[in-house]
Amino acid sequence: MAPNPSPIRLQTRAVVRSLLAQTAMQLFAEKGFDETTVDEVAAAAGVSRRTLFNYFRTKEDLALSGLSEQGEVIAIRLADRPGDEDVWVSLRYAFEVLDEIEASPENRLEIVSMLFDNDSLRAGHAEKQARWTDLLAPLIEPRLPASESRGFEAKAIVGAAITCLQAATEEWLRVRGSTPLFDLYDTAVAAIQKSN
Amino acid sequence: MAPNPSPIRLQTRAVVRSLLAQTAMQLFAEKGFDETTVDEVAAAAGVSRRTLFNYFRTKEDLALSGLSEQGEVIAIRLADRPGDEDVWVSLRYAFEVLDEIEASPENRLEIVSMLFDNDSLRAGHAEKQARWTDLLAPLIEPRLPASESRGFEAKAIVGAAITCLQAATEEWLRVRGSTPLFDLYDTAVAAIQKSN
DNA sequence: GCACCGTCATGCACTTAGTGCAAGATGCTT
DNA sequence: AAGCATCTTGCACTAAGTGCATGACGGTGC
Repeated sequence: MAPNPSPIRLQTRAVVRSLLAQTAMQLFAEKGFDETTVDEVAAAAGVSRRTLFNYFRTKEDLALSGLSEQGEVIAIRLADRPGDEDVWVSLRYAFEVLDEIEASPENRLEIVSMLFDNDSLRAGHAEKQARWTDLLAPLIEPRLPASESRGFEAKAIVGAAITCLQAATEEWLRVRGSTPLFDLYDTAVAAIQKSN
Repeated sequence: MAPNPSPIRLQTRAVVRSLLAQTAMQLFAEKGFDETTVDEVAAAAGVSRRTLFNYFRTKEDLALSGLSEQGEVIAIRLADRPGDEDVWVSLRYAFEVLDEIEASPENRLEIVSMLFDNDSLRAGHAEKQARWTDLLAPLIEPRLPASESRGFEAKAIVGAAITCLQAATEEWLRVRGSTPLFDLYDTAVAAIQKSN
């Protein structure tokens, strides 16, 4: 099949992919996701429609590909945390990389708005973030006390943390960014851990 | 617009809708979601394709409409719980209605499998369940200690509980139902609340 | 019975997302 | 220069979803 996809090929491919996604996001931000056709994106990027689908499986992917990469960056950060640190603390530090990655603060609100405006986009967004679980859970599993269900518990914890991040993002959007995202995140985490 | 959608009209409409969804699920279970076209569903149900889209916005909705209803049932159950009960306990009881609602145990595995097989279906499933938050959070909000962010905290808690349910479902699917769903749910909730 | 009314079902034409295929361009390797 | 794999593109096709206009159905008032 692909024993040697060649080192340089992969790199150019990644660059092109990134450029295409950028062009797409530009248009999506200008006209909205639903109002922008794939043909328009292809034209704006100067490639054929067919080629575009060679780089992205779906139109949705054009808007959400960044999330997968973010997941990988978070995983790298998480792996750097000391092994004896509380997992919730580690996760919070790892997530905070989002504050550094994401585009300028003004654009951020705009982008998040777009992601929440469209049904399937919002669903895809949630799904992609949920898939971060698969990347992060293996990293915190070894930190949990031994148990037959440790792997599953790790997934639950990571899933809950991501949910807090999502809830925080939703609230952050609601208040139009007037409260820092990670303040909201902390509130959410505190709420679910309160023994009540 | 619709000052009087008429009482009887709404009821027949709901019945037809339910019948259509049933027919669709039948086919989806037989041939798989992707391999079944909307035209086939329409034909099997004895209506035109156009009519089908009159009852369901998308093909996805045909498979996921049940989830919205489940959310409403859960909300009703939750409203019945005593007001001074621990919110996590209340939520668990409310969720347990799923064990009563859902189809025969054999079919359940099959249906859940189908929902997790397809990307957009899995995403839609997660989204619909996440929307349960909007129904359930207002019910538990008054039980939380007063605070400016109580509404948001309620959403975080409900969101986390739903995430535990989703994680449990995923694990339940992985082990092919060999462990009861709510045993897994309890493990997940315990994991995220452990102070570590 | 008959004309009037809103609602619903349907057919038709159309746009858009996404796929399979085959031909041609590109660029590296020997 | 020839050979090779990969990338791009056009073309034809399937399927989801929408807008519109027409006609069927069912009840109301006369």
